[in-house]
Parts: sequence; structure tokens; C-alpha cells
Amino acid sequence: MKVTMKDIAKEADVSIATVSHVINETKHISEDKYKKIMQLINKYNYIPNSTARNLREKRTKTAGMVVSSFPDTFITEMVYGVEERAREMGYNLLLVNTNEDTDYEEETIHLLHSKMVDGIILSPTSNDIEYLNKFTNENFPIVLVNRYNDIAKNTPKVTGDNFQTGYDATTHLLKHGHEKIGMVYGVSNVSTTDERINGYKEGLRQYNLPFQESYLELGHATVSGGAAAVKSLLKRHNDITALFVQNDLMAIGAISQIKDFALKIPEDIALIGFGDFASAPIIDPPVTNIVLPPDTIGKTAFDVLLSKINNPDYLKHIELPPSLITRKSCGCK
Amino acid sequence: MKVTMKDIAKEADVSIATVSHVINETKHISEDKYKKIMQLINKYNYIPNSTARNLREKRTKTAGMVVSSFPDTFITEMVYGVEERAREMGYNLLLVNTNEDTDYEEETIHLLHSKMVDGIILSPTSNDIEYLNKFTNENFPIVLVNRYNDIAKNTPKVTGDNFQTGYDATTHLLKHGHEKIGMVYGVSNVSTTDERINGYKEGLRQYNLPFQESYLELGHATVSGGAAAVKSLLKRHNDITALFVQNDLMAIGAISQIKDFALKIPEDIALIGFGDFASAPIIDPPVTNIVLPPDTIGKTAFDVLLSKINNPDYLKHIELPPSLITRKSCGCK
DNA sequence: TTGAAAGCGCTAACAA
DNA sequence: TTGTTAGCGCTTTCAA
Repeated sequence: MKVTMKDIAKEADVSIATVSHVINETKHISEDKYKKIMQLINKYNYIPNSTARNLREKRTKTAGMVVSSFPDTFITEMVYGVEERAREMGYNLLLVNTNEDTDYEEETIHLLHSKMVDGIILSPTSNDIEYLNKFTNENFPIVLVNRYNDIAKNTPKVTGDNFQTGYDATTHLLKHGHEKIGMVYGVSNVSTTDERINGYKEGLRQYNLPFQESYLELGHATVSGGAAAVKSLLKRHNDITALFVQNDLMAIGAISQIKDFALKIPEDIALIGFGDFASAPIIDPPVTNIVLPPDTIGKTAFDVLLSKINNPDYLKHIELPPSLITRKSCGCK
Repeated sequence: MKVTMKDIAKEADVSIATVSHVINETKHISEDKYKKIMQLINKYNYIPNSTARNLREKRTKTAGMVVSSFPDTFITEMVYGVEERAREMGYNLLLVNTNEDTDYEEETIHLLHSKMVDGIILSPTSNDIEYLNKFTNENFPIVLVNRYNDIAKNTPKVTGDNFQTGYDATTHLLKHGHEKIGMVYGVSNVSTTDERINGYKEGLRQYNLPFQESYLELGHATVSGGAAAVKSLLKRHNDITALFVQNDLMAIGAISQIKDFALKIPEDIALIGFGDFASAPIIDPPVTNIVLPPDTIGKTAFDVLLSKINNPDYLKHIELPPSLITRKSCGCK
């Protein structure tokens, strides 16, 4: 059986209150009792039951993290950032992956709430997050990360500047002289995609080029999804000379597909990917990527969550800028 | 304030026992009361406080998962497998990354234990896991995944067959005629590395080739670590004509470094990497990898954990076989 | 069919 | 400096 405070108290011949006080250092205890208790704690390798403590204290020192897709470099590194900062601050992390399932996401938030996590960092599956207001209205701390939607009230946000991301990628391609630029993305109805598309439009507008919906292609956010999307896009528009692909796995699939078409990168089709995945420099050709800093976003998100926990009025939208890492696939060099 | 069972009971004018019974369907309750209670539950969006329930029931329906490194494709996909199966079985997952820090690992296990997770899946940082016996002796369910050491008693294990992995990779290179084969790895004092080295030795032995320690090189399990390791290894032995690199990021770094040396793959140096990372087919040259199935390992590990939770005597070592995915970097085709 | 009450392990207010 | 005790929200035994 697991040792409890009561056991320690009995064996030390003191009250459980005394044991509690030495553990939490909440009152001064005479040295002999202190020593005796400490010795028993060591002897039995006793650790207070967190569940009981949580029930009593109404906080758990654990945070929930809910993401919508998992084997994805950007998300993984974001999680890593959150995890690292959480650890530094003495928090645990309850991680859930919703796999882009909205209903499961709502269920998960309910569940985590009932587990009394002190707050949640959420990268939502879609724009449909009005349900969050049920929680945020009663001041349960939820911070949105990566994706967001303003229908969710009382939620601080930490995101990349996705408008700028779309704009910079597009403009870079435009500067290389491309006018027919395709865009491949993996999820619809989320702020990241929406804003990158807006940035793309703005880029075109500034070059007096028309925007056409049909140059956009949605696919699965996987290697094969990227390949399929490019296939369908190029069949529809064989005049496309440049591609902006929104996620690392899709970019890899896109490159495979382009090669299968016996097209040259960047001569026939220039390409900009997203996120600085490790293999980008050694792919043939090396891949130009537009990058948002996932680890910084993750760490910041956790800091923001702590701020929200400690101050219910805290409300900010922190937006981090992108940067472009040019290699050969876009036509540079 | 959060709604509790008491609040529901009061408003429904029944006892909390009655409310509890309708929630858990543990007794039959008359229809009118049942309806009234259900209606209030919906009205207030009431969910029982898990912490209280856990304290009472002494189980939490959450499992701990402790891994030692994070932005690593193999680990990430393994976590994904565990996560997916856990979800299917109605469990939550408390994820902790120890970053290859042994002390932190031990702390973490203590902490998770005190949080009353129902069991833990651990991919340990090192072979020094005797401390686990403190927990497993009292039948706290811990399953080892990926890495293991037999000094930990009473722990089921789910791993890849790493001896075979090392053997198959080495033999494949041997068949291509290589005799001076270098091996680059990212962590020492763990079963995965140790067994792969044993497999490597056995391969050499069967070809009557001598084993030399100095053909082994330890580096950081990162892109730059892989590059550095190859640099140092090739400086020491410029007669090396083939390399087996134990992890995806290191393989990427190795390839960069080999290119920096203006050496050709596979003509000057053949290479086999580990784990089928997405970009392997489009790297120049496409990378041959030896593969262990991380998602299957993860899912199996969770199943095994459930078995251990339900049957304290459960004790198995499940070992999954590797497979070789040949592309050009090893000299095939 | 329903309810009263004990108790899970802990913290902290209060009393001594 | 130390101890007594109420109570966190729930489940479940026992009694009605």
C-alpha cells in the first residue's frame, strides 16, 4: 500500500498537521520532530498525493496542451517549446492531439477542465471555437496558439504573423518574375491559412495581378497529400511557374510530384515551402522556406498562459514575424 | 464558481447520492428524478470533478509517457501511436520529455506516480534505471519502450529488434563490398545503441572482418552533431567507404558534411540512415534507411500498459523486426 | 428507490 | 510549537 501522511504522522508520533507543515514549510517545527519526520519521509520515499492536494488547493500545477495534428515539424517543435518552458516553471503538461477533429476538441477541453488543469493552450482545429466562451466566460484560462479566431473572447493569443508570411513568400516569387503562382495548403477554415491567402492576395494586388481562386489547392497535410494537390493544381493550370506550399510534408510531396512530371525546380517551377525542416538544405534542389519560430511561439504561449492564470484580465495578441530562408528552389543564387 | 454535484442535488431537491447514481448509472432512479437531474446537468454543463473522483477511486484513467528526446521523428511518431491508442481506450496522456537528463527522469517518475497516473510508458535516458524497482516492486505499472535494461524488474517491454537492425544494415553494406564501415550514433549507454553495435559486430564477424572500436563515433543527435561526428570519424579513418548513421537528424548532418568534403554518395561513401523520415526519397541522393515501426511500437506499448494495469503478473518483451528501405545512398540500383 | 454518512489524502484556520 | 478538525467533490455502503 502507498504510504500516506497519516502513516508518517503515526510513526513519528505527531499529528498530520505537523507533517504537512514540515513538507510545505508553512510553519516552524521544532528540530527534533522535523528531523524525525524528514527521516521517515526518506525512509518510505514518501511523496504527497497530488490528487488530494489538488482537490484541496483547487489548482494542479499542470497545464493542458491541445493540438490538432501531430507528426508535423512545426507543431512538434511548438509543443517542445511549451513543454520546456512548462518544466522550467514547475508545471506538467497534459498533451492531447485532436487530429483535426472538432468534436473531439470540444470534448477534450471539457475533460481537461474537469481534470482541473490550471489552464489550456489550444491550437484549434478550425475557426469554430465559439464553444470556448463557455469556459472563458467563467475566467478559465485558455490561450490560443498558432491558430485563432476572434469569436473566442477573453483568450490571449500567440501566433505567427501569417499575413506577412503569405505576403513575403508571394512577393519573393513575384520578384523572381513569376506571375502565375499556385498555393497549396493543408487545412481550410483556420486563421493560418486564411491570413496567408490574404497576404498572397495583397502581394498580387501590389503587382497589379489578378487573384484567382483556382490557383489555390487544398490537400491533405501529408507527403502524399502534397503530391496529389500539386498534380491536380498543375493539371488545372499548366501555366503555373511557381508554388508556395504551406507545410513541410506537403512540400516534400510536391517536390516528388514535380520530379515525377519531369519538371525542373526552379527552372520550370519555383518553390517556397514552409517551416525550416532539417532536410531542406540537402534536398535536390535545396528548399527555400518561409519560417515562423515554433519554439519561441511555444515558449511565449506558456508564459502568456501563466500571465493569464495569475491575472484574469490579461489579454494580448502576440504576433511573431516570419523570415525567409532562401536556397535554390525559389530560383535564388 | 464551478457547479458541483451538491449544487445539482440541491436544485433537483434530491441527495447527492442520487445525482451520483444517475451520472454513473450505478442504480436505477425513478424516471422523474432522473429527467430532472439530467436536465440540470445539461443546463449547467456540469461535468464531475475528475480530481475528486480520482481521489476517491484511486485511479485516474490517465497514463504517463516519458521520453528522452523530442524533435526526433522516431520518438514523435511513437508518441503519436501511444496517444492514438490511449485515446481509443478512453485514457489521457501526460507527456514529459526528459531531454536525456537522468535525474530529471527519476524526478518525473516520482511526480507522475504521485499524480496517480494508472501507469507509465517510459523510454529511458540511459541504462541506469534500477530506481524503477522502487515503483515496480509495489506493482506500479511501468512499461519500457524503445530502450530497456533488464536490471529493471517487473517491467514489460516493447522495443524494436535493434540487434537485427544493426546486423541488417551492416550486412547490406558488406554485401556491397564495403569492409571499412563507420557507425555514427547519438546516445551511449542505452540498449538501442548497444544492440545495434552488437549486430554490427556480428555482421563483421560473419565476414571475418575485425571489429575496431575506433570506427564508432558518438555525436549529438542533431543535424550539426551528425556533421561533426562524420568529420571527426573521417579524419581518423580516411579509409572508410560506408557509414551507418543511427538517427534521422544525424543522417542529414552526415550527408551535408560528406558533400562539404566534396565526396560523392554512394561512390566515395555509401550511407544507410535510420528511420524512414519523409524527405529521404527526395534528398540527393535518395537515402536508404533501416526502419523500425514507431507507431506500432507506440500502440503496442499502450496495449501492454493496459494489460499490466489489469493484470499485475503480465510480463512480456515484445520485439518488432526492422526492415530495410533501399534507395540510392547505399549503392543500390 | 432514495438518502445519510464515511472516507479518499491533503491543507489551513483555529485553538491550545 | 503542535494538534484538532472542517472540508475540497466525489463514490459507495448501509439503512430506511
